[in-house]
Amino acid sequence: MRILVVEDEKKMSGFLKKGLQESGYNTDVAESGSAAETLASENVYDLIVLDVMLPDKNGMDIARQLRTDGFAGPILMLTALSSTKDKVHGLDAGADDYLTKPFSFDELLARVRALLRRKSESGTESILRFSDLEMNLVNRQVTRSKTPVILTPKEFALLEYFLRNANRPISRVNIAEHVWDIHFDSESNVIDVYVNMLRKKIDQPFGKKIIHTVVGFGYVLKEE
Amino acid sequence: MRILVVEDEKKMSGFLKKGLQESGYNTDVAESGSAAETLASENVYDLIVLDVMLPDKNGMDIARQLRTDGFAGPILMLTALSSTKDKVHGLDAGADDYLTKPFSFDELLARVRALLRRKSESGTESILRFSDLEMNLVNRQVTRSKTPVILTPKEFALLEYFLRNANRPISRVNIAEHVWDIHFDSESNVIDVYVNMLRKKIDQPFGKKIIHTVVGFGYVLKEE
DNA sequence: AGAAAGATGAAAATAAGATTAAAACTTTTT
DNA sequence: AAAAAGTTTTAATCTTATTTTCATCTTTCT
Repeated sequence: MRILVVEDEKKMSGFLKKGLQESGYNTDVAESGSAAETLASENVYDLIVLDVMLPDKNGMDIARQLRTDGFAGPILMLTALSSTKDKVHGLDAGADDYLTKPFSFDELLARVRALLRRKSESGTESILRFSDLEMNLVNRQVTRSKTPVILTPKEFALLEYFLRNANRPISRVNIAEHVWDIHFDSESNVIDVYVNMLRKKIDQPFGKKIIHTVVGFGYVLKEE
Repeated sequence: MRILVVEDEKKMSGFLKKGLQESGYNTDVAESGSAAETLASENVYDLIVLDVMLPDKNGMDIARQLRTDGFAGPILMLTALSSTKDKVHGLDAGADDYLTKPFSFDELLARVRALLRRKSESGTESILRFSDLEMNLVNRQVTRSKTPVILTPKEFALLEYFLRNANRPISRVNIAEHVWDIHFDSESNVIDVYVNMLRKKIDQPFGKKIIHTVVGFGYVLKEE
């Protein structure tokens, strides 16, 4: 999952970036409206967090611009005071939700999750499940048949991608793009190495394999 | 049993009044510090629930005033964020226990019961426990396997947050928000430093580690 | 059987966290 | 009001964990 944060205050953007990354979102920051437009044209974002107060343009205009540029995903707007006018205008301009400053990070995360969920309509809440495997996105806990499994950040991100695409074969290129964020041929076998590590942690100790190889293509998460 | 709720926000006071009455407590509401003093001089309350954020006076002063006016019963203070300063000052000012907003009504009720019980039998207090670690919120004493541990206010607040989230990994951003009350990126490693100090005080001397690192995320309080 | 694709183990590179000491604040004491 | 003591924060350095690369072994497919 890739998120663009449009925010000029360094402290705030850094905070959001750090927090969103802790929660497993690949996060970019744009410090101005124009920078946001450039980034959005170069990358595919799943969600945009947009501050209405920006130096060059105002947030409403940016939201509108992003929409006409073809960004169809959810926009979460950060408004300064809880001015109803702002909210209404923001929603008119194409925002999907808004949050009033100051807010707690938990609040923001809840909104982000809700918006992403609404779009994809897939994952329940903050817990992904497959067979006897559970992944709690909020506190990063993973269990297989109730037994906790300790994963590193990359392993976690990879498994999350598997879970979001359960029963659907996923290609190496796809994994490279979504989990590693590399958009070119890398000549590397990191993915294979990581799949191997995941298998050691979530398959081998439990007997039942759920990560299967699709030769010539990639992998699938499925039963048997 | 008669309870006085001192709270200016109508929604909150209404909620508390309704809930406490459902639990069998005769409840009055004062919307300001002065109203509280008047009511307290006219009636005998068994307990006072006091919000620190009030329009006319601050909660600490009211608590002090109530005490000098002769109110000897328990005072349960509601603090906005878990600012340690507030807690300490509140307890100094004569409060018997505090609760951090937002809280669940059950939590409040539990505290109310505990405070009223304590008065009658002078027994139970609010204590957080994990493994052989005990934290007494009221007199701010911490022990590990019966051995007292001296903590500074920040250390105490951090450990309290750990205890309230035992067995659940907590992220750095979460700790920053709930313990330091900072909602922006600080580029600082205070949290790491404090975790280190806590470890030196509550883990190292006792051999058994309970504060564990979750790389790329934060920390967990758990056994092993 | 031979070639291509994938699995595995271990070393090298990099990133994240732990630790220390000193500076900057706060609070308490004189 | 100044000094002292204690607490919190910063910053530099050391340690450990994670990520990536690379060489080798195993499986799959023709």
